Amino acid sequence: MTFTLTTPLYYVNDKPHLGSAYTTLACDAVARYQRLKGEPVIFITGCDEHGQKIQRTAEAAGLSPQAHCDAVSAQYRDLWERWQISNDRLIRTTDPRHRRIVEQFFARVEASGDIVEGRQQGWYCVACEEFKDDPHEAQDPECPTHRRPLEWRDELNLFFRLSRYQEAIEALIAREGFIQPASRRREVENFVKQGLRDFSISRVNLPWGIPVPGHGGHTFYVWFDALLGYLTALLEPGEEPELEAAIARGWPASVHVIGKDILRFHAVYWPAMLLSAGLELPGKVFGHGFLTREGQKMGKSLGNVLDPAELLERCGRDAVRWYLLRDIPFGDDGDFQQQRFTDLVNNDLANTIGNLLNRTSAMARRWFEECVPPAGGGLEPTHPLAQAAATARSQALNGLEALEFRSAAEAALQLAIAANGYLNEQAPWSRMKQEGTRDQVAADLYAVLEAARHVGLLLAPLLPELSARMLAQLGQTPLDSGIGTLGGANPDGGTPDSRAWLEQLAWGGLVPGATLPEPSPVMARLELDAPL
RNA sequence: GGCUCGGUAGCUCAGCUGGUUAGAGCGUGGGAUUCAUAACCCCAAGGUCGGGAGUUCAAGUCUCCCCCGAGCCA
Repeated sequence: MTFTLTTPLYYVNDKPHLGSAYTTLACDAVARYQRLKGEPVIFITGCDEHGQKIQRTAEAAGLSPQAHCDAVSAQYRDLWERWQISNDRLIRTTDPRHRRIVEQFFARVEASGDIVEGRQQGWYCVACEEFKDDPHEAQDPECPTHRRPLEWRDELNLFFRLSRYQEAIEALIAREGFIQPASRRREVENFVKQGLRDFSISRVNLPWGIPVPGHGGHTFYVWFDALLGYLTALLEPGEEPELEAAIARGWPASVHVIGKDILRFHAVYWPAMLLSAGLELPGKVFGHGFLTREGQKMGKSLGNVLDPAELLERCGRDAVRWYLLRDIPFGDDGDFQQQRFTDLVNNDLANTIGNLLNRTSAMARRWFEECVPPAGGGLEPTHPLAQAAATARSQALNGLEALEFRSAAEAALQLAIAANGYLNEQAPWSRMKQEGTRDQVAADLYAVLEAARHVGLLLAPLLPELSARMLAQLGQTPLDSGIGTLGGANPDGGTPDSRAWLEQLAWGGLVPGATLPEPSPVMARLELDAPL
């Protein structure tokens, strides 16, 4: 079965921020992991491009909404390319095909009797694009989050009859593992327990949106538009926009990865909509935490926004991926600290992992004719490093399976630490000064090189580039965890290389006598001359 | 106002159903070493486990109250 995973469709009101990059990065690691396992993957990301806020932003900039969306979504596309994100799709809700899918989906929901007209009046925040039901502020109320004046609205809208799905949703969120991390489940449970209320799915007088068929003057409101992008995205490029066809490509999604702020919409509203349309439900919804910076919320007013493009430019992909995936428990809030960032990257990647490979390769080349030394006892499955590698493998796989990147990263790192420790214990450089120790030295170096190979393999989903450099340095063929062809899916999933990943994670894969390329540091230390 | 999740060494965090001297990494200090990217390896210092009360033979771990932070719903 196809492993479909999604990032949210990012709202193109403004240029991409670090939070979006964080989500996308995490999904990228999952997608690569699944491909390496040999699963067919559809990794979906995209842009949500409708709504009043976008219309107004565009107007303020003197652009047409479409021109504005084109410009901002191009920034997203560009950013993901530069981060080497392996997304198979980048769906835009302004894609003409999306409109057709929305119409078909809506027809199904309407046929289920789940669309009703209702009147909605109250104070409305354009920035939130939401009604604020705050009764005790009658005079010139402000939006509490945006501190902007609210507008009085009194409209006839279409509503989705969410209330009919009370029991189904209760059953769904009670399902073990549907909402992750589990710590956020209670919040949703309480929300549902209060009784689900119908929610409005359309707006009037909002030209920048998809018109609701048969209801002149109405356009779809965000959730009945953006969420459906996950379905549209399943279509092959150029394929006719038929809902059935899209579904057949890879629905249901295995996991929606989102920020914790939109958990409710993905865990409650979206499943109910799917049920109404007669579609299957996603396997899980993972709401990750937010990033702060040096203990403070990132925001324009504080002027402390970390631009993902600049971060990448100055620090490189491996460094940023490592820090975000290795140090921040996925699901919890995290704090970006520059000192810690450079400390971790330099310690873990340059000193521990990079230097391990460098020192070992140098010794092997010097004393064994630039080749992988004869394995001898280094091949034994009981070898301490063979056992450490087996432990690391299972911890890394478990971690990746559960989206616990921290644990997966830690596993690889621990193996490198074990290998460094082993080298120091055995001290082959001392042995080489004695007689009759050559076989022992060969076996020790073989085992350490083999451990380094495992580190490289385990790092493949997390740090594809460092992984490739490590494997190349060991004379191995690098893995391909990315997409086969740009924008297109592999008909049968993984590549020949990737199919072998799990098999390669067996002790003894390194061939004695194979030539070792001249070593050069696989990971440079990060020296930031100025604050980020 | 109701609810959820946190508050454990300078920093980031582990501590499962309560049970020996509360752990890891980073940072700091010291030692050892020279194969290596001044890297690696070893050792040490440092914590009244947010505060208070209670349950218990025994609480970081359970109960109640309070304080602080993040968030959800009103």
